[in-house]
Amino acid sequence: MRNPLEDLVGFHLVRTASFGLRVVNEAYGDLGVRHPDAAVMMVIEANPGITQSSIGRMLKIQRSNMVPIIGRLAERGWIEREQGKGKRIGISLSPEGVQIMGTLRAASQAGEDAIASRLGTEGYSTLHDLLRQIS
Amino acid sequence: MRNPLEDLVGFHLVRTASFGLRVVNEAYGDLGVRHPDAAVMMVIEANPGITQSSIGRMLKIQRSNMVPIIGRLAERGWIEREQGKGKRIGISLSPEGVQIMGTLRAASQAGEDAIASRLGTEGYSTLHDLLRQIS
DNA sequence: AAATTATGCTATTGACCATAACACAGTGTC
DNA sequence: GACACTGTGTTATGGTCAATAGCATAATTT
Repeated sequence: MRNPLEDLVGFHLVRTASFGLRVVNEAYGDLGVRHPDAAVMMVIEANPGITQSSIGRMLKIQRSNMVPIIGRLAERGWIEREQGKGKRIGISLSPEGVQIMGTLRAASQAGEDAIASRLGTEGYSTLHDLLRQIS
Repeated sequence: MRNPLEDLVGFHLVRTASFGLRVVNEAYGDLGVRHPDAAVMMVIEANPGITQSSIGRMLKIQRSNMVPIIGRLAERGWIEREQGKGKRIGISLSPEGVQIMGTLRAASQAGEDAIASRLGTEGYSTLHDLLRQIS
């Protein structure tokens, strides 16, 4: 029973990625958040007043795919939208949004820890460097 | 415009994974193959007579999700199914299947090369080691 | 003024993953 | 032999996410 894909970096790449995502998504518990939502929240937190399209560019999410994400976040009352010039709508965290960031950050940290615990601090850091070179 | 996810290994992980997949899927050209199909083909090649469930276990694909994959491959005439004991069905490559493996391997190699070219031989190899430690 | 670009949005499609349930065959164990 | 248990193939269904095409509007550039 040989697995010929063991030799391929690409194989392990999707494997580890989905492993990390599973850990993160589980860490959200019954909050009903998915990882794209959390990523968007983090970007908004770091760039208050950012526009929906800019978030998409940063995260490589299509404009059209941003719509339901932002819609969900607004529905939950985690973000606030303020009309800017023209069609621009500046997005920021609402007070509830600020509050939820603790949970979100903890979840993403759980994913990081799951990886780091299997690699050690040094391995984790080299992995980070290598992956950054690719993306 | 700061991207707070730059610091997260998990972020780069899904990024690089989807980058690699894109390269691979493009390399299939108009063959109409998807990467799970190619992965299944490689496993069958390395383990003739293997069962559909075993492939799923090896690749972490649910039994139920194996059905359409195997169905597609059979429809293309790339695999052959031979009735075994009970409900067991042994799967092997057909002559056409053997022939197509060249293209499939080339595609997966293209993905590997895309990564390796950004990392160098040494970086590629350390990345391989690190990822194997996780999965 | 006209063309171009940016933004937000709708709608649709397709890939992939996940769960539940069913039917059937074998392998035990009592 | 009757029984539970496990493995296999299958159907059905829903959810998440990515990708494409197209539309309307507004700002910017020429």
